Amino acid sequence: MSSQTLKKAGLKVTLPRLKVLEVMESLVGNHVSAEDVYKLLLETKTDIGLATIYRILNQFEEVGLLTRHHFDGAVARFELKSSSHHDHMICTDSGDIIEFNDPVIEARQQEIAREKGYELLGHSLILRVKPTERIA
Amino acid sequence: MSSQTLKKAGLKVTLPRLKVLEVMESLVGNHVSAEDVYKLLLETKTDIGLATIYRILNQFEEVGLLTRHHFDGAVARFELKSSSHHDHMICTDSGDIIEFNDPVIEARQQEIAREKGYELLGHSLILRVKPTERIA
DNA sequence: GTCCCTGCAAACTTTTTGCAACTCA
DNA sequence: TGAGTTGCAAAAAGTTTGCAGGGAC
Repeated sequence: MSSQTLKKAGLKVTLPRLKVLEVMESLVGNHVSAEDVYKLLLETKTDIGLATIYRILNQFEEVGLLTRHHFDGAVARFELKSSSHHDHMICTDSGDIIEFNDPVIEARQQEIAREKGYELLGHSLILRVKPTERIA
Repeated sequence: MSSQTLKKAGLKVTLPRLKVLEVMESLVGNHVSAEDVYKLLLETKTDIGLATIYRILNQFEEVGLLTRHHFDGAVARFELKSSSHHDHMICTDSGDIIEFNDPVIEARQQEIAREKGYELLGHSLILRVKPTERIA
């Protein structure tokens, strides 16, 4: 039940928050913008103000329910925080986003930070790719 | 001479472009926003419109003269493209940006893309770090 | 009943664009 | 001269905020 998730996160259970959480749960593996969430909810005849969606997404991020990405730089995209960490690969042809996780890279990042006298708090890794040419 | 750089890049040599290029050259290793460039030029009594700076920075990026970064997601920051590729580490305490290059990570990225059937076009890697606690 | 939440509209920030005037080659 | 460039102001795009009314507990 989504309302349990909200309570555990210390957020009052309200209809808008429940609806936004439901949409995000139904989109695991996707990366949506505030506008996307707004439109998806409208399709369900749930008219929640865009400003409210922004507020809710920010709150969800604050309590660690979801992750914010800046794949391009313009719009922010959100994704429900899953148990397993991963990075992203974006296909410049199709716009597809492929998730991956590489222990070697994760380990090196820790070492690099340590070598420079820092502690690693987090990171953002995005690969821009295109499908391999399959000879004509 | 900066005008040679512009000509080689196929850009007409104009005063605004020369001035922007000079500022960027004097800031190698820094990462500045369009607004930063605008203000730096004003300090030199060179009043170039902010819109023009945006246009020039975009053109410079198109011809490969500089790289655009989205460290936070809000403002875009630019850096003259140096001969050596590197990634960035941002200190959340001081805002300092440390550059680094790691062959192991670079190699793994290539492999990951290949494994998934893609060709690596580019990447963006940003580590968020804080200084290691030195016991009180 | 109280405090937090939501909706709306307006404000804000960063970046782009239309158009007339200007400049480089 | 004439195509490309600049400046200004207005427009876009994405996000935040103030405030009055509404909802959760």
